[in-house]
Amino acid sequence: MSDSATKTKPTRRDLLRERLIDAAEAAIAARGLSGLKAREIAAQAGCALGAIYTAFEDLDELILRVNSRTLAQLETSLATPTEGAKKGELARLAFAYLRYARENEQRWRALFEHRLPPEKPLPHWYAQDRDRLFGLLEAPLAELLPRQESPLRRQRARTLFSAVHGVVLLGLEEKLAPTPASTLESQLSDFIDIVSRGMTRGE
Amino acid sequence: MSDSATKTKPTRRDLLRERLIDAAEAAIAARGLSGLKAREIAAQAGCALGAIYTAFEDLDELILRVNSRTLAQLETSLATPTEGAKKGELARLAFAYLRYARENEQRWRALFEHRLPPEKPLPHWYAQDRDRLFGLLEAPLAELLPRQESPLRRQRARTLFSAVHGVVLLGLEEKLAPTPASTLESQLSDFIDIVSRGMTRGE
DNA sequence: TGTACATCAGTGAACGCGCGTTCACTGATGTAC
DNA sequence: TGTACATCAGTGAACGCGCGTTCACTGATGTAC
Repeated sequence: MSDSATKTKPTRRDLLRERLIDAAEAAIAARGLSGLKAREIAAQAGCALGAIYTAFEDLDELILRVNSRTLAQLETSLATPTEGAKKGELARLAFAYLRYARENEQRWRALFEHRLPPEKPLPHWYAQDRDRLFGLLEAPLAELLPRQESPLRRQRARTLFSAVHGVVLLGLEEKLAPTPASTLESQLSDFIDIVSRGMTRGE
Repeated sequence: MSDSATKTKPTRRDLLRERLIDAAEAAIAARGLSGLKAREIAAQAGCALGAIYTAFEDLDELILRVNSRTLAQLETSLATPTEGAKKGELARLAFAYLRYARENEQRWRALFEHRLPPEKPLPHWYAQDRDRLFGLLEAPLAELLPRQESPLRRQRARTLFSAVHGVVLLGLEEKLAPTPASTLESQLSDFIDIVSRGMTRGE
């Protein structure tokens, strides 16, 4: 009865769910999305295998819960101003993204690797988390694309995110060529310069 | 004894290999990389399950053979001039890439989804195929970055490819938001405009 | 051209493992009196 | 406060399936004479 008033009391069930998400998060961080195993999660969370299915629909839901946390973490990382403010806001965001991806590679990968079976729709709560993150990315475009062009601004935020994501993804994966850390940074820097010039120069 | 002289005669083994690659290619195109099954390939190629392992080291090698073909196909698609020459060479390449990805989605995905176990090195012949493709992409940057800056040109070619890849990837996947075909095209077009402006405007 | 034998490509049943999900059951929690 | 009972969260053995790879064998091919 200590904390019954303000915060809604966490159910036994809620606690189990949390332990399971913690366990799944740790497993993904350690061994990647494909290293996630129901038995291991249960063991780590200190419950029976079947308990997973009393707390979640299936593993997909559990993964989405982990990914939701990752989105929140990423959001925080992107929102936190960096000490060495180099160039513009765009550069800051791009490098913060690279940094997050590097330091949380498996968790970050899981965000993109996980795919729901086509018949299952993406839950609303997850779509909301995702969209909230992108709201944040639109801000730096505001002065270039005034309020009236809001839909274009949203679209361009996604475009630029995708482009930066591509550079980071293929750079870390070394799918195109061996890419040392410094090369990737210079690629990203070069890229941001080009894009910044291209955007400030009027249509 | 009809074609013994000029072309090196295709061995029984070579024919088996070809049939297996054909079968694997068809399976990937139809059901994606994760839909590739040894038994299905053997059945389709009209041989026993074990025959796969007389022709290839393992499935990974077979997949790389398919991916090698895909790279060659992609190279052809990118090298072929488009009828409606809209803007610059960069735009042409980007849209050709989008087109290839759309029309051969599973094959194209396999190129990036497949990962070798970390202890196995990427075969040289595959790295060569890959690098040959990128040689092609450097050409349009030649006038902007003269011969002396060749290493920077190579790096920038990879950067721009990665960026375009990101836009296409997340656009087709609809990972960020529902993205109708026309939106993706306008994103790509917008992006190419920005980058073109940013690159022609001097350092 | 015909026969005997060696080689080896190709066979496919069996191995070995992994793994998500279910369901009949149990034991802890909470309610009623 | 104490007892009897109902509920249901949590259990874990078992199910059901999938699948890459191996290996003892076989039958076709080619060679020698």
